Amino acid sequence: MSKGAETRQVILERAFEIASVIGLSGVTIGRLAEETGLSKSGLFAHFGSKEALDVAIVEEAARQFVQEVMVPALREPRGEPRVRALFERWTAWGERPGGCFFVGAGAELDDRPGPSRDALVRACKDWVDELAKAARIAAREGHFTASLDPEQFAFELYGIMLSFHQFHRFLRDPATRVRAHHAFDRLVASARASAPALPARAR
Amino acid sequence: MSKGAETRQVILERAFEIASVIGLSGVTIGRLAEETGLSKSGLFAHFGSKEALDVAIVEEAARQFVQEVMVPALREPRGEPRVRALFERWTAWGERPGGCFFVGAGAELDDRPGPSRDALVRACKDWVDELAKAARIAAREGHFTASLDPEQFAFELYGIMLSFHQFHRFLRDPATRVRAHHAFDRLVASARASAPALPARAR
DNA sequence: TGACAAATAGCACGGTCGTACTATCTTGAT
DNA sequence: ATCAAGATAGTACGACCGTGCTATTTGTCA
Repeated sequence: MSKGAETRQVILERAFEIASVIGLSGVTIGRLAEETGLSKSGLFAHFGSKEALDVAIVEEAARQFVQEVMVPALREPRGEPRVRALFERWTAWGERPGGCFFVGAGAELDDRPGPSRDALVRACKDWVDELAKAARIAAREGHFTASLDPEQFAFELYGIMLSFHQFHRFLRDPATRVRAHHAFDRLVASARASAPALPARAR
Repeated sequence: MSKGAETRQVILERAFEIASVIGLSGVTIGRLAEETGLSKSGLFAHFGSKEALDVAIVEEAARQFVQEVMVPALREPRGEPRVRALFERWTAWGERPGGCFFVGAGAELDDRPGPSRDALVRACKDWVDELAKAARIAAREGHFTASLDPEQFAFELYGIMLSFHQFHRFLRDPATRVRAHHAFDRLVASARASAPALPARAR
């Protein structure tokens, strides 16, 4: 790796840490330069614009997420174990300092169109697809019911993860971990059941 | 209402709108002054500091939330209908321009201690408590199983709401509304069941 | 090792931020 | 109608933002 690419990587790792804690807009050129020991202009030259820096941070986040969550989980056996591993890895990722980068950045960018939002949406969609795919495989393997709606499963699993994040990082509820695991077990149990367990809607 | 309190209210309503869309830190004194037709200093005098303005915005958000979500839902009959009304009102609230203020602000402030974070946490906890209380009442009324854990119910319901927000506002998934309602129906159905439907954990 | 390219620093600019301080206008009670 | 109190405007300040331009240092390869 050339010298330039090397420092660029160092910059991005630090930028990702900061962005996880105080958000993407909290990553300022001046501050980042100070923390990496570079000059403002020296650092700036690596990216050319703040927008490009933001995109690079999102890509760095996606890279780390794949490496620390997806890859290890996909090494687990197909089916329910893999689904469980995805969940476990995700909650561990969400307990890093600053919490899950994507949760924070998602809230920050949801109304700000642009390349960084696009990159972030792409990463999140990939993640949702991965969850749905794992559920689909679990159904095919016979761990989950064949009538399972994998996208619906992913939607609800995502909700548990977001709730985990909210209660853990924001409300600082000490019961959060137990609650999240309980919710996950309930979700998996209902996915196992052969009947979809959806009686006629009340009212 | 005196003149001062009147303009203060006008300011806060506009500030709340902006904060819902671009976040609390997106509400700048200059911009807010421009949009309300006041001078920077004239506006500033109403609050004394940015921090105090932030707190006031959070309180305004809580006020509107109570008025538009809580109060109407609490007029519904006790039990499941009220739980359902809380959910319906909340999703409607989350479809306002900018989405749910509390979701955005929560992600923004989760690592920034201070009075605004405190105010926000208080409002969110009140909301969670309200959800749990409604579930507890539904159990007492016989709509839900007596063995229901109301706090767990609130945790999972909150997750559905957060997932709704994420898929709707950020990922712009057109199936979101259906997914959220489906998830809600499943949650309510399992709360109705007499058995807790929680088999021994796999693995 | 010398030369060319890449990487980094220095400096300046216009803009916006939050916040003082002071002056002017409005309101409301007497 | 008066006059203090309250509400609003004017202006200025230092800090930091992103970004351009020009040196200077450092790395790389013939």
